[in-house]
Amino acid sequence: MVSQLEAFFLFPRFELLNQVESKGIRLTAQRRALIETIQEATTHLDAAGLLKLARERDPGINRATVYRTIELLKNLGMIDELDLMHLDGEKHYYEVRTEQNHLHLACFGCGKIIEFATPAFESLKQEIAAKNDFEIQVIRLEVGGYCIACAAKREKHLHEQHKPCPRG
Amino acid sequence: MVSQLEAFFLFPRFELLNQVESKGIRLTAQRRALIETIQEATTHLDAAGLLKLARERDPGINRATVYRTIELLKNLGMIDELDLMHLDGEKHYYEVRTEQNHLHLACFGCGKIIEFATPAFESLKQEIAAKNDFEIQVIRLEVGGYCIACAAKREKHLHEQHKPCPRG
DNA sequence: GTATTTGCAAAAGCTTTGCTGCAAC
DNA sequence: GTTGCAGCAAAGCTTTTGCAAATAC
Repeated sequence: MVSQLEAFFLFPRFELLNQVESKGIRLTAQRRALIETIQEATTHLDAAGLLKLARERDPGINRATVYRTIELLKNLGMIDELDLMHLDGEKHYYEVRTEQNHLHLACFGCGKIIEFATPAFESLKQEIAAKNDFEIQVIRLEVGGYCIACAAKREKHLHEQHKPCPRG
Repeated sequence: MVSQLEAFFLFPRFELLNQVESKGIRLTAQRRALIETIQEATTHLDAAGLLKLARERDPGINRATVYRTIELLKNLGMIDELDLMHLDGEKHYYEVRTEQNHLHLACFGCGKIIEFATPAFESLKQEIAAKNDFEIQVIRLEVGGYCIACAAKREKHLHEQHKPCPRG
């Protein structure tokens, strides 16, 4: 089990509402509330977490509406779906798409999520598209392992047993 | 829905049985059969597919044993778990770990899976580890989009509707 | 009036688990 | 005789779906 699943959104995120409505898509009040919730979230939300938060704005929101709105935003390419290395089960997490591609590091020890971007990732993306004649819609790079603090702890307790990689 | 989910394993894979047993882990006949099935698979298998194939070797194998063996190999870092962009549902696919890291491109059109490796991926991995003080156990890069054939088809039918990204 | 959205509850899919009995060493 | 593995079935979780009622244009 994971003690924390914190995250800091380091990269400028697109503005969902403007983007959606500029496409001529009309939104209901509930969907707008959901979108605002995603936009203003400070951690990576899964569907249940999004529902809970969105209900603070509109208590009538239903789980099905959450999933249908996520589907909409995903299809528009405005949010990205993450697994975060299944650190805490099979759920999916969502984040607003950022202009710069970034990747996620998930610590198997403390559950911390680290976001990281580098020009090397951007150029790798270009290379992938070019060398495979592939039109990239979504790219997801996730890393699992141990942050420096947890790596140190593991080093100390190395005599106990080896369980190197809780979840693949 | 996806018409094909083919794959070619382009990269040399580690030998599971040797590796496991050289760690002093004793294997039952069923687990050995499962491991051999994974080793010799020619496509990315999910748990159900692995079960079906393994039963050709030993019809008595049970689903629970499949999941428990997968768990074992995952924890040993000898197989990697893939989502293949959820092209065909939420199941997981497994592949023997390769010496060289490679990534997977999943075509939303035809379901084809393309494997690709490049030195740029290796050096990105080094950079990620170094810049974040992170001990990497697993790295997974998945790309979703359209292969050149499907991209061309989409171009032609572009007037119909836009559904750019079926699954995130 | 037609089309879309919602709520509800049930179903679906994949994965995990408890427990009993069995097998290995 | 311990220790661990297998089989079975049930439960667990997230996500999807069918359909009737409600809402929007």
